[in-house]
Amino acid sequence: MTPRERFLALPAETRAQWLDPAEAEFCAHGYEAASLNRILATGGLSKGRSYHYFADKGALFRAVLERRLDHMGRLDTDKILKSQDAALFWEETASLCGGLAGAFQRDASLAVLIRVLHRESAAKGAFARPLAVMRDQIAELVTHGQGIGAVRSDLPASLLAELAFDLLVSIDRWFAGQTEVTGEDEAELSRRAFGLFVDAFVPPQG
Amino acid sequence: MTPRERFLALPAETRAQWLDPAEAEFCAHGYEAASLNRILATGGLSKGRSYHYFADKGALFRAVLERRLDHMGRLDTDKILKSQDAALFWEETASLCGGLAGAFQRDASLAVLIRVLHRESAAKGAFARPLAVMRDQIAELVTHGQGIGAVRSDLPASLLAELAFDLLVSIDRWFAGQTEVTGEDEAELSRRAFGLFVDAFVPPQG
DNA sequence: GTGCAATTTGGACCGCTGGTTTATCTTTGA
DNA sequence: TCAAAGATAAACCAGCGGTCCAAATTGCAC
Repeated sequence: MTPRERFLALPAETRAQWLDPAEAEFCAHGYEAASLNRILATGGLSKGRSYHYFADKGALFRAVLERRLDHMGRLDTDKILKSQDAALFWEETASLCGGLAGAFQRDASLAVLIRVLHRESAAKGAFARPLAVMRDQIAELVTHGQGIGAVRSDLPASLLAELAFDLLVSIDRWFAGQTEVTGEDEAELSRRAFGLFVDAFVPPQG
Repeated sequence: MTPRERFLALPAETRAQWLDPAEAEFCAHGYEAASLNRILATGGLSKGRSYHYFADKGALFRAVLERRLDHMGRLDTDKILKSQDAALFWEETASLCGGLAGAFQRDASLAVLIRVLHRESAAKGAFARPLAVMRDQIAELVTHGQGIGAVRSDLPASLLAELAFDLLVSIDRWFAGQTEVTGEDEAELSRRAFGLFVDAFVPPQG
């Protein structure tokens, strides 16, 4: 039995004894600056038990993130991949982005953890595989968009995918950093920000 | 005499005894993962001397970065700020970006250090003031661009400045990660990538 | 040249980190 | 009943950035 399996076999309540203080610590300090010893002290847990359940700090971070992601539904890229014209493609893309933004607003901890994940390369290492999957998904969307003329084809899909992801993260980060935006303003602003996003990726001069 | 002044008073040759191994370490491992002890061991330097010249690890990183930046000429934003029509604005902006790209190609260590700086939040902390200055400069450029109609005005300048910076960094990172681009291809690709950058920031539907 | 004062230097030391190991306690099953 | 297996607690490790102080060196007044 691997440490991971041992942990997943525990009742949810017991798992929460680990994940709750860990999540609080990771949200408060990020990944690197989070102290494993502090998590253990907070939760009244011992180090031996910790390494019985988690191979290392990264495994604990992964467990925290996975619990949050389970709350969020899977990303539904099917509709986008089935779209056959540019208008529909961007409409469905807007819908997906809106869904993501909604999930972030509903679950502040998830948003913080995702931002930690994007900011810290060490955290990325701990979550490398799921991130690679998402990267591939985005590249798939971009390639499909290029195929139906919704996305510019003068640049390689890998570059566009990278830029799309980073641009969305940047937009998210800016909104997260704004303290005094009212609800209406924010909705209108994010609509326009998505417009900028689209402008960057539609075929030029069209 | 502050530690920093003491260090700057040293002959350049002596300073290099500190900055060379430090730069090698920071380039190889980034900021956080760089080991001060390893730098000292490599350079045959003592810890007491180190804290005599540098208040902390961040000060050493700053010194390394500043030496590199001195090799690079100051960013010349004047021409952009003097431009009075959109075409000239973007022409001058392209020229400035091209100059930056050239500096990065000429000085690989500078490029790596700048990427470390952007990637690691702790490194940003060590270089907070110069970064804030640059942020302000970009915001100034964006605001001027909005004033002459070269940049979209449907989004706040602070958001546009943030996005512009992150987008340029993303583009740089993608090119840095490509191993097998030939010279011509790269020039053409980066020209088109700058086109994407422009498309995102020019006024929409124009 | 001499002796004192100030600066410079080396390295032992500190609290802390994530991670390992070991020895004890608990449970289980024949 | 008793041994094998599993779970737990805590001592321990090397390395980290950073502090401190005593010794060595330097510079300067006489």
